[in-house]
Amino acid sequence: MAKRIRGDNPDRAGLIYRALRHAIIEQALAPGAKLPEDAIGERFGASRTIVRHALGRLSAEGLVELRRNRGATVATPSWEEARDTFDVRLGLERLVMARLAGQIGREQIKTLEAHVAAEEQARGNNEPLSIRLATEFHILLAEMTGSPVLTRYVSEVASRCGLILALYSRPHSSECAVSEHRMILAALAAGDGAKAAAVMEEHLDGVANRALIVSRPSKERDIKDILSAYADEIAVAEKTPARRARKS
Amino acid sequence: MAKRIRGDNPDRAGLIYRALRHAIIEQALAPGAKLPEDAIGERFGASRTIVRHALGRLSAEGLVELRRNRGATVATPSWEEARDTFDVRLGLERLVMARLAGQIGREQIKTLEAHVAAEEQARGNNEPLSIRLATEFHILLAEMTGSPVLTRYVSEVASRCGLILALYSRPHSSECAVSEHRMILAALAAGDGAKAAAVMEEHLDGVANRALIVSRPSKERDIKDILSAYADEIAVAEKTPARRARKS
DNA sequence: GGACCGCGAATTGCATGCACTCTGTAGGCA
DNA sequence: TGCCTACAGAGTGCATGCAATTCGCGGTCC
Repeated sequence: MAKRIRGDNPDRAGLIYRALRHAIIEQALAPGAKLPEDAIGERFGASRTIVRHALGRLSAEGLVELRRNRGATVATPSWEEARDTFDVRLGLERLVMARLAGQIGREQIKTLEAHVAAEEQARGNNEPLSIRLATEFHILLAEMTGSPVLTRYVSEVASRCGLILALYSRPHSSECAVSEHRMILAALAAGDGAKAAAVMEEHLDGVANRALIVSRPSKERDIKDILSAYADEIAVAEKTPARRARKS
Repeated sequence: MAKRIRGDNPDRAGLIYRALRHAIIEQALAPGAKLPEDAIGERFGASRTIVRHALGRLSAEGLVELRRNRGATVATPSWEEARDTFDVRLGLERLVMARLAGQIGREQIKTLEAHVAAEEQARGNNEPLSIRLATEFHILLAEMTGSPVLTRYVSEVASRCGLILALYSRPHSSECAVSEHRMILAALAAGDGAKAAAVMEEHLDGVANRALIVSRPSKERDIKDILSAYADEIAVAEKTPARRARKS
């Protein structure tokens, strides 16, 4: 490993946390991907202790699943969880808009405009970056409310939504996001809080619908549903693991 | 230590986490109290590793402050943070009310009534329990939305509010909370979502005001403000630690 | 020929030890 | 006498080793 004297780098756990987080949001790590402590630790020159800490934080935010003795994987939210996340997100972002309504400053508008410009530029060129910037636009808005709590929550649900899009939406579905971001920004700059909120609502609804409604009956859920319909015909070994179903 | 064979207890970290959490909410651990890994680990028969994990989770939720090489203490939110927390809480609980409005069931109403009865009974007799139950009433409401995300967030801000009350309010200020809980419950049972939301708003505003407005200019903040007014008279050693101010 | 069982590799769960940082205190120097 | 420094105690930061669990795989029994 990188042989650094103790205390060289003051927060490696946070570093790894951020790295994994970005990788997940940018969909470089697909939902369901395994995250072995050893491998990650080796890659970042840290011991498992520290990696475990980072994974713990990610798990608390719902970005990774942490099953006992089975290791960590990138989370694969169920359809209900996905719906729920989008729903809460809508509520939170409404709060953001309400707070920002009258009191957003010139400087802040400029920062946001610069961000949207960056989004525009990344679109098409750099798909992963584009996805991350779209997420970060919302986080930036939350930060401007000056509320750390709100910022944290928006940041969490927005990240989770990135994950969900990777699972349930087809690629390139974030195409029109930039223009919607522009509209929100315009409404805010004009001081029209109500309109900003309305546009935001439409924006999030749009993203959610494009993602969720399209491909609801897919993969795992289908299997489970189908099987549950046959459950009473089988009516055996309800809770035992499959491989030992008939044991003893 | 309790000499249990490895793997006996499947989640001691979570256990310690809950224990500390309850202790903080019930104000058995006052804001600012030190939380040494050694002592806690010894008390629960676990090693520092596991205690550290629990403290990490608490820190992520804002119940504990974790300063590098200086150990963990029960958080002491600033006045601004307190205000912010209450503000976000109001927004979140409005979401809860909106969701619960039309679709709360008989069974759920009964559960809530039982809870309020327990609150009533604890009032006066068992102050710490009473405080915790009041917090848990709100968490229970959030759970009934069926949204894990919303539940988690409400649970966090509500806990933090418990902490804040310990810091900024005078004792016994939660006296009328029970009756307000009853009113919310009545409105919900009647299916009147709008009224429930209004009562909830009043309730939270009431709690916040009783706590925050009373003792705004107190203790630490005052000291800082006063000193900052004298800062330019001193105008020396701005950023260096005091004890080495004149070194080398 | 097919299903069950037990073994081993891989991987996590946790305790412990050593290194490092911080703080309080006593001693030395001007 | 007053200030700085050096030291020591306490307590955290992290790596590592060992125990435990899980899962895949080949052998064995029916």
